[in-house]
Amino acid sequence: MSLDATRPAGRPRDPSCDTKIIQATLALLADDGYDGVTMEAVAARAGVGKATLYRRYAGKEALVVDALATVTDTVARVARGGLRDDLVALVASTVRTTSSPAGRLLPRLVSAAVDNPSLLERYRQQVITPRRQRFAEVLLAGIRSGELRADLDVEHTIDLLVGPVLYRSLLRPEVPPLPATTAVDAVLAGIRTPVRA
Amino acid sequence: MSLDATRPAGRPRDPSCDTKIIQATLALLADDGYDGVTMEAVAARAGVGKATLYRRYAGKEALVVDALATVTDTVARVARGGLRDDLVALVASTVRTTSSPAGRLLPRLVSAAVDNPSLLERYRQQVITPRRQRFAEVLLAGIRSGELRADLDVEHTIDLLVGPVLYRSLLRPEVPPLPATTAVDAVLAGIRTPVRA
DNA sequence: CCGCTGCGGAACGGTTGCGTCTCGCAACCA
DNA sequence: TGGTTGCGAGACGCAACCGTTCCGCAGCGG
Repeated sequence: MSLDATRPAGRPRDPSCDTKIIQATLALLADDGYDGVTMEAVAARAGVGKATLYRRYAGKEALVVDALATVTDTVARVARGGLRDDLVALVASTVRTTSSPAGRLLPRLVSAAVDNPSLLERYRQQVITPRRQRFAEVLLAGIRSGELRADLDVEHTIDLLVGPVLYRSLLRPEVPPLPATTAVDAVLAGIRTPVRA
Repeated sequence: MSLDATRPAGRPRDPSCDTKIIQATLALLADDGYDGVTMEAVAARAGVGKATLYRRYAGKEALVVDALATVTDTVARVARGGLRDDLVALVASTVRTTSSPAGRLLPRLVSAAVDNPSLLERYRQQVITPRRQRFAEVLLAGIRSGELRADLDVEHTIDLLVGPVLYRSLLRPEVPPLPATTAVDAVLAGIRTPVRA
């Protein structure tokens, strides 16, 4: 009879090729940047023929976007140890991510996003947004418990916590990462001399 | 007699070529990134022959480094209006810089710095360090006046003030820049509910 | 005047990446 | 078994860029 709709005729595609291609793409993106992701280099690094690439992707951009969609960032669930401890854990996790494979993509995407916002957008969906969601949960809990100002702007506060860490990672790679406790305590307590000691 | 030591024989170099080359290089770097800076494109954009480029620079890297050395960031001198006002003025100036010609180089340099730290280093000398110096002066004055904690780590605090602003600029270009007053007030006062209202 | 050097323009050979195509073989279905 | 598709490998023509080198002319000193 006719072919199964989900099972076209002929030799099926080798699924291991897909993962090899994706891994090679991400590695090249981290190592050499977006312009370093060439179809030839991807094929060579994946041990795959160029025809196999073009059988799956229309071109470089489609390939990179698809590869980024597979990047996942496993944010260790916070142990609910109190507001400060939770925030320190999240910030420390962010610091750790900067040196992870996913984090090494970040500086490359910062530049690539100027020309092609869809790349950063995809990364945001996969990595940034979930992480910010965790921050938002902790901050909202802090507001509900009364530990944080009721009028706190959560999005701004997340930027205040995460921004300094990533700023150091991207623009001051020569200095050690900002300690998570320093960043959290400064934002919690402020830098002004307390009214009451 | 022999030639003047400062005046070699032959037709002198046209100084206007130097500026045209530098401007074309910076424009290409901002528009197309480091890989977009090709000697052919620079020559075309500057209206100059390639030989003129190679007469002045050994290659692309030397050209870009030299071009970055001419970038200057005119930080408006702070009017000494009190600690908070001074910090707000500096942060606002940083926000403004992100959309200036100098600031548009930043995302490109973030990526280029992974492979070639000397590029970011040069930019740091020209733009980042002078700006941080201004911040340090204001913060130190605040410590001396007693407004800020005596044990404040100035470098960390600068990161706390500048980091969120640049983080937004680089990674969240779709949202408006963080208002300077928000960033400054949060760092000054902290986000925790005040002990005394 | 001559000799030097800078200039724009353009060509050179070599390299690299693109996207397509063609092999010969492998895997799957009927 | 034959038909169909996937596979690695590699060649193709095309284009871009590299760094160098030539040209003919322009400006400057002697």
